[in-house]
Amino acid sequence: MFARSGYRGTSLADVAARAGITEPGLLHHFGNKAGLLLAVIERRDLDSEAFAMELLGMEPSGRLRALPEFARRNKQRAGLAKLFSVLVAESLEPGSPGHQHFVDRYRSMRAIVADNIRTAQAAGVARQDVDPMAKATEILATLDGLQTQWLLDPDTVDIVAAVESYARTLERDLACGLP
Amino acid sequence: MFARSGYRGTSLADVAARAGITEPGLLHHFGNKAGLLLAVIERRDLDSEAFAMELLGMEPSGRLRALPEFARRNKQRAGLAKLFSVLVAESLEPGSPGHQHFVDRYRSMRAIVADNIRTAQAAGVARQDVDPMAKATEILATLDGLQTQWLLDPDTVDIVAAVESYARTLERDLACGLP
DNA sequence: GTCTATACCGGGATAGAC
DNA sequence: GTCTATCCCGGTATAGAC
Repeated sequence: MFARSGYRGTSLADVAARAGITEPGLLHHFGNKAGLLLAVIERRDLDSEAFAMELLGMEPSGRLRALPEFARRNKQRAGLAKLFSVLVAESLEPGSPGHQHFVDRYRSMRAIVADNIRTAQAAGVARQDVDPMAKATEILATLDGLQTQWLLDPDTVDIVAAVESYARTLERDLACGLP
Repeated sequence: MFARSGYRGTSLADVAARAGITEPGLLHHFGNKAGLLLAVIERRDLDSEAFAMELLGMEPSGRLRALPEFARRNKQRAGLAKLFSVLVAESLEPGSPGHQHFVDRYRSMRAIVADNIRTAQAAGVARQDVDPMAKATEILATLDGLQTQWLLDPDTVDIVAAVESYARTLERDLACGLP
């Protein structure tokens, strides 16, 4: 419900009704509305961390090929994907309930992706002249942006095809151009 | 104010106070709150259309180099940039006040960028084996995503440097690899 | 075109019984 | 742990005077 209507657009009464309890019953568990939001964010993060772990367990060479699989999975969970996009936008303003959380999260995601790139460079399978942090920022940006366009207009944007296409772009972009 | 707090998070009273009039005075001009939103969106679009016109007036070869200039301009108008990000996220759900507007807008932006790529291909200055529409989707996605990361954490993400870096990526990506 | 006054609803949250 | 009842605020919008 946060994904569909945003944090502000969702009322405790709606959530309580859908959960089959009353409003005070809901507040008994989460204290207040912000507490509910944080609980929802934590649950979503569990999901994405599970994927990160899975990814780090793979061989570095296979990680790029895992991107479309990531997209396919997200497509099945459009609600969670939308939740993330909506909450990030609602958290852009400093001081909003989830702001610091998403700031930290992006810093950490950039660091993880940058590390992956450094590893690939050290192994000699990625060009030396790319700045790992800049490329990490760019990769996350593209994946986020593709997701937004897909969520906005799913009939026009095929998210799996788009991510597959971008994975090929990345392969050309990062690969050592040995003649 | 819509940029900072979103559509739902902004009250007519706040806007009226800031405008130096009363709430009914405000409604007299825009009918209702949704009318105010549409007026704001139209104003923002005027700005971005002015840029699009400027861009189309340039030689195709210079358009890629104009990207950082676009970023520099957006940096000076962080409010407008944030407005766009926030409103798009608030419009992801079909049926929301601005949904159709942003669906149409993205379709049109993708078409314009794809046309640019086709022109470059016809002129022989871009690789033939890139799908113009897929690449257009990817380019818009990256620019949007970079903007989001910058808005969320402006001290960590340098939007101008990031877009400059991406423009170089694009140049390598699109350029004909003549040996 | 702007105001005052007001209607009316829905929001989050609390008190206290069971 | 869940309920009923209630509080109080802030929201959009309208009526009607000036």
